Amino acid sequence: MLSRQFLMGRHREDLSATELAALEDAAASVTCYGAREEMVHHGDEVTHAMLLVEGFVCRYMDGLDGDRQLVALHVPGDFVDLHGFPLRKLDHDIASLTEVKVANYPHSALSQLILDHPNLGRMLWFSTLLDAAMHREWIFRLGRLGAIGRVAHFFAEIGRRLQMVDLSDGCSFPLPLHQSDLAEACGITAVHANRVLRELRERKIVTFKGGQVVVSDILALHAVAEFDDGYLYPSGH
Amino acid sequence: MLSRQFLMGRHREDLSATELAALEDAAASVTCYGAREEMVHHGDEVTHAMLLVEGFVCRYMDGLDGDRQLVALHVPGDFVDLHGFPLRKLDHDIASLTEVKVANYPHSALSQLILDHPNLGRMLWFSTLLDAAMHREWIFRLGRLGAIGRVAHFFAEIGRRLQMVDLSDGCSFPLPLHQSDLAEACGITAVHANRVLRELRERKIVTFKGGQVVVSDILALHAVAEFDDGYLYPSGH
DNA sequence: CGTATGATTGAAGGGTCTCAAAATAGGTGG
DNA sequence: CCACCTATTTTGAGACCCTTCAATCATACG
Repeated sequence: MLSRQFLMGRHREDLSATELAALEDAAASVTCYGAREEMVHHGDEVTHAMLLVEGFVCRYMDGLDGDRQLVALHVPGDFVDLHGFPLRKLDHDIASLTEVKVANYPHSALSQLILDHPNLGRMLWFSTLLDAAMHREWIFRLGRLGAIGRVAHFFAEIGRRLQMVDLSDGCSFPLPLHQSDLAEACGITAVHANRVLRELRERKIVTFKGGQVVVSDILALHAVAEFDDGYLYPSGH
Repeated sequence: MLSRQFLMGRHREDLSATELAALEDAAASVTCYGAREEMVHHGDEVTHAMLLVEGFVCRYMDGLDGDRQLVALHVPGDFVDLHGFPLRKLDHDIASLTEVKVANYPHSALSQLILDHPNLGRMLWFSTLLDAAMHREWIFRLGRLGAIGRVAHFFAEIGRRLQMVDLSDGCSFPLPLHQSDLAEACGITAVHANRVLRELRERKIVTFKGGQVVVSDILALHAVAEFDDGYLYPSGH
């Protein structure tokens, strides 16, 4: 059941048993990557979509002086490059953060899937727009929040998303990033990320150590982050 | 020919005459809005998609203390809320900047359109992912660039997009924004936006006055902005 | 046990914000 | 056409947040 977690975050209830089976059948193979491996380079022609089954993956863009900006972080259950199906080429790079297992859905199989099950097609479209909604929230995070708010918001989002696929109990979850990765996601320097983490720790809101996030005061976290999970379209629409 | 400009930026060559006609027929009506009117409120159920025919529209999110962050700016030829078709509800607000004319595509008509013309469905999907690609570039802009780079990048993007729909000759184009709007798009204060504009003017790169942008040195503009138009997927893929 | 990598801390500088005021532009009524 | 009013742009000064550069500390690994 490769698509189990994918469906958990995406209104499984709207699909029929036939559609579920068809989606499952469309996966052609499973591939594994090591940690910190480039999986797709920008400009490459994409021929299949990867559903993340295990591990963490990020998408990023490079600046002129070699600085990176993360534009997305993917958790199990996410399609990592489904947008490459209509787009054909990607405008950014994709890399693994940890060891990773992905299920491959050839674009040809997706085309057929959508022809046979328009409802599924709409759901895949929905899935890519969920990514876009997160993009918008990241824009808000970078544009309106200070460093503390940005880090808090990042933690809040990932925590909530992991909770939707049963990888977080709401107060503690894995997040296999270095402080420098966190910095690249939040548009700050690694040094400052460290100081922000100290403050969040001292204010007894959240700790981040050894790739593990422990939230001690989720209300304070959400307040600092101005976080509301509506944009993740949790079940119940 | 309501969808003329829409098609200019989106690989019209991939569509047949039948498909073009079907798209044109799906528009049920045309609506006009005044300047600075809220068009969609976040959380509202969306029942039709609006194709922008004339004028400028922005999408934005509100922070706690009443500060706004623009997450998208739309020019003629853009679908403003096509993502509302799969999403059903929006996570953000939409407002007009100028007087605006939009063509309405009921979601029911779009559903039928996609069933009858899968190719068109793919193209509409593509269109929403183009917005997502712009979102990513905005994330990069806010995360990696300083104030000058952000403003320059914003000008560069809008200029290029207007050029794709014949509303810019490459060096001069309309941009009916206040400096405070520009600030809200770039994640800076209006005061600082003003200082940035002065510097861009003094460095003889670009001027912005009375809702009109005049680019005097496009190479310098693109250099300051670290701008590359690849993410807009200009024709030729 | 030595080495590499990531985390942590300090000090100084710069970019952006805030608050406040002045100048300019645009629109309206006399 | 001028006078007035409002909205927007422009400028200044000081404070604050974050960056930069550098050094130290901790940790994992061969």
